[in-house]
Amino acid sequence: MSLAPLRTFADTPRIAEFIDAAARLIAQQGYDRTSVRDIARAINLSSGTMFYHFKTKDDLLEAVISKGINDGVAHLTEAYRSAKGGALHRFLALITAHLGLIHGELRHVHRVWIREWDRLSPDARLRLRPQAEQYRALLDNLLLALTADGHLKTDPATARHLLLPALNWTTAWADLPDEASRASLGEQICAAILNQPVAAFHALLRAEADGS
Amino acid sequence: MSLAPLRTFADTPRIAEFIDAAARLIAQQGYDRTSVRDIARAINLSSGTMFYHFKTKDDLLEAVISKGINDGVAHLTEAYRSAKGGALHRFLALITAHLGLIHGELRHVHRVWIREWDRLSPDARLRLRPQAEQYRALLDNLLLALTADGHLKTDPATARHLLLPALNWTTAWADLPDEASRASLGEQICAAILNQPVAAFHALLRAEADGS
DNA sequence: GTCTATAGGAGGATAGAC
DNA sequence: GTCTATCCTCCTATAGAC
Repeated sequence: MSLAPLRTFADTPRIAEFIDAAARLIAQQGYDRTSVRDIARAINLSSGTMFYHFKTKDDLLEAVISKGINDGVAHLTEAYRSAKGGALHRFLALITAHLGLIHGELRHVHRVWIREWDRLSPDARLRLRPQAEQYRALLDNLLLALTADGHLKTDPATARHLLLPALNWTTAWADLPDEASRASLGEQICAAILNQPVAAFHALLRAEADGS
Repeated sequence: MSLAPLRTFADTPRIAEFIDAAARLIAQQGYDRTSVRDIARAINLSSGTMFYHFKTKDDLLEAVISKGINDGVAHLTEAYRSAKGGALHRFLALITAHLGLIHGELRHVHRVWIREWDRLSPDARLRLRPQAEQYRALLDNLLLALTADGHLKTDPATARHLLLPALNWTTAWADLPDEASRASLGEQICAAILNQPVAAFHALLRAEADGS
């Protein structure tokens, strides 16, 4: 059975501009406080123009969140795919990539996804949920591998329920402008999930590298 | 140096009614989508009446969040104070109480606090922040005790950064209508923070009880 | 495709009667 | 204290010119 092709939404450069401007403003102010006029003005267009490209303001929100999900899954899949080494190394790479997603260039679309998800219509949520689930599956694979290697002793599903909200909430207390600061916090978080001091986590990484 | 007395906001029964109705509606729909007319109608009053009791709609939001913080801190302080046994038992009691806060009768005010905090004016945030910090201090004490007892091996601050968002996010995926279901998830989460299977966490609890 | 102009409605807040 | 009536602003969305 083949899947229907995903709607990409960014069919034209103009549409991509609207999605981008909307993501920035909605991430900052919230959906309800961001008017169509605000968004159009940000790219030097007038509000009527938006309704030529999108049927409603809600459709624009769906397009922003769809981009947030697709770009996010692509970012993490790429990090997962290209990570070298064993489960522990891939775990650290994925967590660091997730921090990069939240604090890097994709941060606006990601934030809109997280903050405004439940403002979507039920229909829109149904359309987007399968894409969002890929995100979870990636992490679950890795947590199972950590269990198999004896590093994760607790229930993987509960570990995921600790991890994802904690990562997404880092925007509230951590400023991570560069790759180095993300890698550093990534190590702290990986160590915390394994209930180890950071130094011990480093030792585990070395041991994994030597053993493989 | 003595602190100024805290504004309680619920100075009259009518004000308490407004706070209660606002909490329910805002928790459900969000602040921006909840009109003053909605809130007043919920307690069979007209919208003008709200502006007799509160200067602005924003003041009402501040009152709701202030109640969320005060009731929440009181709830957790009481749970902490009355918990029996060692650090592990008090940890479980506090986590379970937190789940009770989020899923029980105080859930509406708590949810408004978490979801609408950054819609407060900077002034209001400054006023309320000291109260919110008490919340954190309570948990930090406990995590330090767990470190002293050798159960928590990772940095306590990072453990808190895992724990609090995860607890608050449980509303998105867990339905915990009664005390038993909260106690059960509480054990899972405590075990996950210590990176132990639930059965091993039970064994640690028994060992602590026997040793004291 | 983009603009201007505007319809049509909802929102926060105020005034004054009771 | 509460109500009704209303002001004024802002919003989404549409119509029609260019």
